[in-house]
Amino acid sequence: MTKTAQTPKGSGDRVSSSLAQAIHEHRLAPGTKLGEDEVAEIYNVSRTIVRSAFQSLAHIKLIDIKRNHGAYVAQPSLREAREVFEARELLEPRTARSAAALATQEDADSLRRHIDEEHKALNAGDSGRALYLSGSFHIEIARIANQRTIAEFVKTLIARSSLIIALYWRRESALCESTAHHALVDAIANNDAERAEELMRSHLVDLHSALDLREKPMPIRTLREALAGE
Amino acid sequence: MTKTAQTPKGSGDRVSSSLAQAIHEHRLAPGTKLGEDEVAEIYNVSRTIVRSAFQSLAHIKLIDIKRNHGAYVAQPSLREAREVFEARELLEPRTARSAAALATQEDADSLRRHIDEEHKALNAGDSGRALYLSGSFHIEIARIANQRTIAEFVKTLIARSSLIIALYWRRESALCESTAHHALVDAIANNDAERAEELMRSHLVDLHSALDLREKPMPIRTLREALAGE
DNA sequence: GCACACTTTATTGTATACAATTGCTTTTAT
DNA sequence: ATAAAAGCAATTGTATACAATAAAGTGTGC
Repeated sequence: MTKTAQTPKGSGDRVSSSLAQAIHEHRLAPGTKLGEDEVAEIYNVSRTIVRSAFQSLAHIKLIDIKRNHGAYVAQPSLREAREVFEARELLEPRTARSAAALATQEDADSLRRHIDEEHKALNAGDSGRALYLSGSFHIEIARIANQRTIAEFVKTLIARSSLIIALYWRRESALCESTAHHALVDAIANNDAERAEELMRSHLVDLHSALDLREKPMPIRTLREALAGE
Repeated sequence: MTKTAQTPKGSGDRVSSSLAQAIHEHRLAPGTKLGEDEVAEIYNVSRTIVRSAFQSLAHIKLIDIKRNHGAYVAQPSLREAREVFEARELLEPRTARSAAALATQEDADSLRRHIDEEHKALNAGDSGRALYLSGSFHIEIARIANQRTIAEFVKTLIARSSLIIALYWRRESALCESTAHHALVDAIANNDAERAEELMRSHLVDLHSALDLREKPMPIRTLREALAGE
């Protein structure tokens, strides 16, 4: 009755999450074409499953399905990038506040474990995985806030953020400075809602400003795309 | 190039939107089982299409797909209902503010047309359609706000609101009082962002309080369900 | 008569086969 | 030689066939 296994575990979920994680960790670059047969062969499933997975990924905007043309890892536009971060700045501070108000010792420990993992990945030179874990840190906060609906939104926003970072990150700026995450955990552990909210807000603003959302209107991949227009 | 036809128009979208509208208009009650063959026959398509449509509807929580059991029109729990309205109260006032800041004459006209349609449906006794239009009024505001990402969230929240209203509406309270919508349009037409935000907030609070979110933990449909537990 | 086990049936999950659309290559005519 | 058009190859969209799972109905034993 009190089982946490709320997951029905669909079958195509395996390929779906695997692809999602690959995108998250920047192993699949924006614009990469995902052929159905190709993916089907890799995972040893039929195209039926792959299509189902693609549909899920398309819904959270991780890939673009162009009818009769195929699925491509999404390339969020500048506008989309701005919108995603504006949405995050609207939702997540509130989420952090609720999380701080509700957090138990166990929750705080869970967050600290996340940060540790992040450190380890970073020290191991696996910046892709570090980025992924950095995202799941935010998702964990939303989970603690006990607002599943908003948490779901945050989840998709963070997934898209990963693509945005892949496209628009200014490499000169430090992105994964975990000081912000540390401070956030402390505030949450102390049930300091006000401070958690403010820390999250400033953290997101920092993240937002570490992106270059001015120029580079479209990362061109092929000549064809350059001439076809968006 | 400047085409607004952003819609790829998938094929199963027809059945998906048709089902969505039926749920929206309360022609399909929460808990109703949707058999794949049954739906496939109705729309003269294969189960492949139906499954694809079901997946879309499940993603926006309009239906629940229980593995190996089938698809059912969702029955939002009390908790879910609260969460949905809390999310709306977080997102929509901000959306209304942006909409008011950006609205053109054309936008205002569009909103007024929506209200007119709503009135007509109500006078024609088609309360289901009136409810549907009432929802699309909110979506239209999100569209005007020019925040597609948030608009998408609002869209799903409103779809779920329709189910919530079906389950928890206190019939004694007036729901579709369009005075609120009228005032909102006026504020938006006058580009009064502050007022639009506040009107939206109070409108949502009114809506929220027109629901009975205290008792009635589970609307029982069959004896079996009553005994099986959630 | 009741309970338990087995069989049967209906429904969903997955794979494959077929149809349609797209982009590319080749051919042909100017 | 170039450009247009027709055919070709490849990929996606859809339908159908098969497999697996779960529910329900049936029969037997106590």
